[in-house]
Amino acid sequence: MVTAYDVAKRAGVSMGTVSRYITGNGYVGDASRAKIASAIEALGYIPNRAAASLTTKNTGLLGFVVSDLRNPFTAEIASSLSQHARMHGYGLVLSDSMNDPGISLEAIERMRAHGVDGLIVTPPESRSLNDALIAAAPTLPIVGIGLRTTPQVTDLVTSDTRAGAISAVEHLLELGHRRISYVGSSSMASGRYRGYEAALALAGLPTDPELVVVGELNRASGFAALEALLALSDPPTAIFAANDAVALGIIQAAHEHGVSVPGQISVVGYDDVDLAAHSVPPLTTVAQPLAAMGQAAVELLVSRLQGADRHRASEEVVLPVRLVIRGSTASHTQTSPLLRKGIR
Amino acid sequence: MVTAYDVAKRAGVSMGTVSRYITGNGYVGDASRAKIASAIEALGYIPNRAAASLTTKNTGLLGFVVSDLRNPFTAEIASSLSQHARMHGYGLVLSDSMNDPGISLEAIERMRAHGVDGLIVTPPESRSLNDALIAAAPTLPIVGIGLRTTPQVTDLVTSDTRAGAISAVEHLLELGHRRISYVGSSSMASGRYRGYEAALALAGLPTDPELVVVGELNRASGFAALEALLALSDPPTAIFAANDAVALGIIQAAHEHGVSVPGQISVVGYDDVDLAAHSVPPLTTVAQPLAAMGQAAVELLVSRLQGADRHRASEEVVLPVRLVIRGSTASHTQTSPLLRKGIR
DNA sequence: TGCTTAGGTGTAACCGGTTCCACATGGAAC
DNA sequence: GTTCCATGTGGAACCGGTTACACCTAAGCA
Repeated sequence: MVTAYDVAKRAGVSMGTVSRYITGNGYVGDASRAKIASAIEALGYIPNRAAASLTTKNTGLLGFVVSDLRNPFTAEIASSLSQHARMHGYGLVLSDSMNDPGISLEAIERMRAHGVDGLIVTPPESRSLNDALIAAAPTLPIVGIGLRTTPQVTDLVTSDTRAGAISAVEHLLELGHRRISYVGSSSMASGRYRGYEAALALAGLPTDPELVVVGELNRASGFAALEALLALSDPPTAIFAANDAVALGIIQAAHEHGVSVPGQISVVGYDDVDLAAHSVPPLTTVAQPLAAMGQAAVELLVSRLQGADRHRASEEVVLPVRLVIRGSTASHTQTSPLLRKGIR
Repeated sequence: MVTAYDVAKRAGVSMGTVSRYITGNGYVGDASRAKIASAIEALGYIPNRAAASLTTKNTGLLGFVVSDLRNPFTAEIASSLSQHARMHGYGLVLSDSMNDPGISLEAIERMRAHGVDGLIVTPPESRSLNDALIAAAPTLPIVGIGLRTTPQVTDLVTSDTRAGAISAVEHLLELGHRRISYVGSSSMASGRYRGYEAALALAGLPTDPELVVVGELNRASGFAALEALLALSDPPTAIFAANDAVALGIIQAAHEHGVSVPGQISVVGYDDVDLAAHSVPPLTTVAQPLAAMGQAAVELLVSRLQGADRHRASEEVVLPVRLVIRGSTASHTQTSPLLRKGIR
């Protein structure tokens, strides 16, 4: 292994000078500079950051504990993190916890042992993990990505869910729809539901409880929701689904019941999963700025690491989302009347 | 920061004893053991691996330089690597090169600076990257995942492409198909094409050059290929596509030309991308054992790191693939005759 | 001319561990 | 009763860097 000592010997200078050359701290004369540069080149010297970290207290590593890397969302965030960490001179240590809090805890401990300078987490909800983050926070800057499930002590990067829901519903309103259904989870406090309500309120419309269908956020539940809505005496002409899985289930149910999308009913999803662009018809949906969220997380972390104000109050960055208009929504004026169908 | 010295002082033993306790090398008496354990517990001590690595020469980190993390394949491999690295006590340093050889080079250098014990790469093809891998190989164990584009000096984990192609074509043969087309890239040396040829030969069938369509490996090219095949005087009753994108393009073209899949023509893809399970009809395809490949890569690397025979010759692990039978293939006896259609 | 100061360099302590060596103890084997 | 060996421990050198400090030179300035 080539060490700084080897470089110093070959360049005919002291280790101190070599170190000053590498770190950029302190003066190095032009003559020494040239000799050191050629010695490094000739020897193929690569500085040992682990050794440097003993003195400097930072390793140039950021940790990323991720809930599930097989989720394309997470993968895109990870890709963005890798890219921006690199641009700021950091390496990225990654651990996929597969939604297991125990693994998350182990990963955090391992990362602390490896001396990561900061931590980024997409949190699985777990009491013990929360406690671990709170315990680590005083000595280790932490940024959460995603929903507000990380403890207050950490910085947070999210996207503006409520505004996304509003833009989805406003899109339907602009197309002339007035009876717009919400299909989502039971958590009425979610930004998606609040945005739905807000958009209707802004348009001076009431929220008809009949049009709000709650269930799990998966395909089967979307399928069932459409059947329930079709059974109403006055069915909706458009549906805002809380995520794409639900929306795709709705579209599938529509197919099977001979209901045309968007001919007879418009559907908007949320998330813009890969499948959304390839469904029939392609799904209009709300896309989260995943790459931007990764970038924001790295920049938040790096600013805390390099700024003088490491102990400033925790921050929250909320990024705007984007409505992606595809083929599952159409103007209400062109919508054929939806025949009342005797389902079940 | 809590150090081993603090632990030693609190436990009333020497640093050496604490170190022996941590590493498990050498004798530690029961009394000392108990005192050290409670001191560690009380202080919340986490050993500093960077410091340890100065002496031991290994950091407990594996590096993973990946071509494109947004590709779900890569993400699944990365997830598997993270999991198995953890199980073997290693952390994973990840860098997404986004198919840029320059970034790969930078990533490798950074990883060497961080002292990774071994490297796993999914190689983008590049001369300079190859040279860098060859240069690093003598001091750093390297495992490649994927095609044979890594230099000979590295270990390699691949899947059995030829066998996969054979099983795909044999599946079609068993369904009674005799005119089976191959739609793929111009590289006739690929395992997929070789498998196609081999399966036909095993069945005593010739390869009809008319049925071999070459083009790029994307959707548009699959679409065009089907149109070309339909224009033949004696069209195939089944198609083996070199990847899923091509197969999905073929299915799309079939839809648009009123040809039923699998009613009139059967289609098999390769790769089992996420979309494959959700196309209409769901695609029969060949799945690579991505998780197993990640596991094999870690185990190959770890065995080289921990085994005495670090300098044994480079190895190649070839894992079996799996035919996933879905709805795009059907028995030839039930296939309706394909009407000759005047396309274009 | 003498004093200050910026530029430039070597020396050595130090970072947080690991491991080699020396040394102790006590029971087993002869 | 020696000798031997397994067990157990402390001390100190060492890993590869960084940086505080001392010291030197030469230029700038009154």
